Amino acid sequence: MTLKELAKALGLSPTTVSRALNGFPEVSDATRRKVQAAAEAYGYRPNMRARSLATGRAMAIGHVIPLASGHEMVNPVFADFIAGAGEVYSKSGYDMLISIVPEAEQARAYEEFKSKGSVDGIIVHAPREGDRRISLLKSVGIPFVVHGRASESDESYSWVDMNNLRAFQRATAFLLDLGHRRIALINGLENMDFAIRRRAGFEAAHDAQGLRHFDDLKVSGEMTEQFGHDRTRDMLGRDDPPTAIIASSMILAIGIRRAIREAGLEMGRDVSLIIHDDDLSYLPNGGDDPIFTATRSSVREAGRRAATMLLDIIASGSDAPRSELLEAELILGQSTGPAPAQVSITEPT
Amino acid sequence: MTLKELAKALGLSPTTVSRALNGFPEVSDATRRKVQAAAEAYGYRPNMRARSLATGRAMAIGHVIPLASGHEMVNPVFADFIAGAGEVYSKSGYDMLISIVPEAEQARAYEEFKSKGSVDGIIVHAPREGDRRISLLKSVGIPFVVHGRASESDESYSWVDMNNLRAFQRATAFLLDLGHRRIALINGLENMDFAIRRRAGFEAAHDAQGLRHFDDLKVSGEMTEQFGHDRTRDMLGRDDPPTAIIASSMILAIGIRRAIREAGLEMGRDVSLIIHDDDLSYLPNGGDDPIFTATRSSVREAGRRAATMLLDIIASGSDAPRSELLEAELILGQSTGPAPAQVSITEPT
DNA sequence: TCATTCTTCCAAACCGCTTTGAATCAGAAG
DNA sequence: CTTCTGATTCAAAGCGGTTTGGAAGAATGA
Repeated sequence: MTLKELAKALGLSPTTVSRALNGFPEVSDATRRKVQAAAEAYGYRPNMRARSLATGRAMAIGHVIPLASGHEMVNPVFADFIAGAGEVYSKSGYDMLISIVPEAEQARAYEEFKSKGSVDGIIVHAPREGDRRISLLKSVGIPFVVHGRASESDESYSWVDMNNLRAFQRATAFLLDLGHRRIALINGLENMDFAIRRRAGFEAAHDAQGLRHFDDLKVSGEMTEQFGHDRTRDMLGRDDPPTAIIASSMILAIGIRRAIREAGLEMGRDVSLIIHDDDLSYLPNGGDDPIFTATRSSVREAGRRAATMLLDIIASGSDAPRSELLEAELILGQSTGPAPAQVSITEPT
Repeated sequence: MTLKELAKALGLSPTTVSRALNGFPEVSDATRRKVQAAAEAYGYRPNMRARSLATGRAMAIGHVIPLASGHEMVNPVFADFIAGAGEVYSKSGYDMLISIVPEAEQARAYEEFKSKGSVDGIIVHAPREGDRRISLLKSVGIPFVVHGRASESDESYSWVDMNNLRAFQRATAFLLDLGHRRIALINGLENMDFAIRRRAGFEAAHDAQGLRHFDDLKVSGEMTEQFGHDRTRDMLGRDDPPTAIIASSMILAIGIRRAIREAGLEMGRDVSLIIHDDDLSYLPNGGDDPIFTATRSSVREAGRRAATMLLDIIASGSDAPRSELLEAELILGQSTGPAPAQVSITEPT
């Protein structure tokens, strides 16, 4: 059923029917009701492609999720982020277009989005340090919001980010306050912006108290269970092991916990652990009483915020950059405790 | 840059330019080359909305991801499935449209996809027992492929599925052969089709050897780490605990392993564990030498297959149902071993 | 040489909707 | 009884492509 057919069935012109359905004022209430009733009865729904060809608006948002070259890892937080964004889109009648694009083809992907006219705006995922995509998108001239930030030039584009630096600073300070002096950081890949900021927070907390942080206790890599396990095992096996660990994700934490157990130690007593919890729906941190002490910030909420911001930007037409910085909560769980009493192995009295 | 502008710049008609670019034969090689060069130079790309309005093909596939009511869980395997499907789409110039739709609004979502004309086909995720979506989609008359199956009437629609029954049958038989007689099944929600088939396989393996299976060792629920842990803890705490466990996912397995350790037992010696491994990119099963013995089937590959099948169906125009059943490999890991010698507690000799 | 057949290109219609500019009609004002 | 105004409605021109039905020119055959 097309508009034209509906119009004919009603004995009206397409113009009037279109206006009646789209809420324009120059239609009498009587005919509007008649048209709406008929549309309902016939199950008429406007063809989006025709409509957006006519209006110039695609009514769709593109998400380009990068597939890192080499390791073909799909970041598991996308699922929840997208769920959050999707909620917002469907409320506003927008569609969500996703393309998973290898690192090398990103530039082409954005230009295609623009020139093919298939989206009104773009969400940029997983920015790196000095990400070239941002200047690319600005030159392409399509509205976009970055989930996260590229490390420099924060002022000139729109973003939604979690305050990674502050979260890790607080977590680190909390451990320092508990007396820990050798704290390990198990981080994501440090070409990712979020990982850089987290490390900076980790270091800043030490600096603020005039305490040392140790390069050999800072590791970064793909955030898998295995990686968390292996690095923890290595570090706990040393002469001078850490008494606490800060980790960038829940999945890492699971491997870390395993390594702690395998070393015959108890988490929260022998080794403290704070993680960042993205509040993923399929990896809950134990519900009411959290297993891990964590800095928590819902990535699904971030998705909602980013989507809302992008739709606002598109609706307003203004390209004044906006930004939103979400603060993480520090959630107390069972994985942290005071630093164990210092046992000097080498010089017993 | 539009087709018309390009045509004018070349001194040709839009017709000829369109034909030159789309490979129609009624254009001389000389002009075709000229047109292609100019298109390249101007960076011309056809507007997809206009094109698909004219051709009637949307060049997009819709994925409707159900959001179960109540528990707002986003199934983590979607990320990998979609990555696989996305590969295929982008190779064929298709876009991927995703909408995350609450259970209750599924019907409306499909009808909208159809009537709005925004997709040429649909992938159906996470079918339930007797899923109504299938008959709905058939009546709507839009090509679709189901990832999985609805439990009955297998013949009349297209699907790609993993052989859940066979995989769990083999895994169970393997444990029975190792001498295990009390085997637990920690399954996904048993209103999901895949969970039903897995349970059937579990039971069939017992039946085939004339052995009993125990209802109190079969549990099902949301597949979280916590659920795996809690149910395992409960079962190991009983008078007559299982000596082996079969679990439906990697995430469950992580919780199960934790509970085994907490019970002071060793996985692979005191308690054997076989899991199903979807081969998720962010949850690898230990690489070269697998941690868990597992039935493995890549969900990303399933995504590729489903997408390929759907594009084929669309291209062929035939609505003859097709299907593809993927077999899981049985991967030997460190989590299984012979059943521990039967220690009779009550009647020592 | 002239009719015939390809080749190659083009004008115009169309896809389904929105939107501009104008037409129609009823009631108010003069 | 005109004229004007405001409220409704409509015809037609896009939006940017594809596709049908010729038309012009070149090549072929008699």
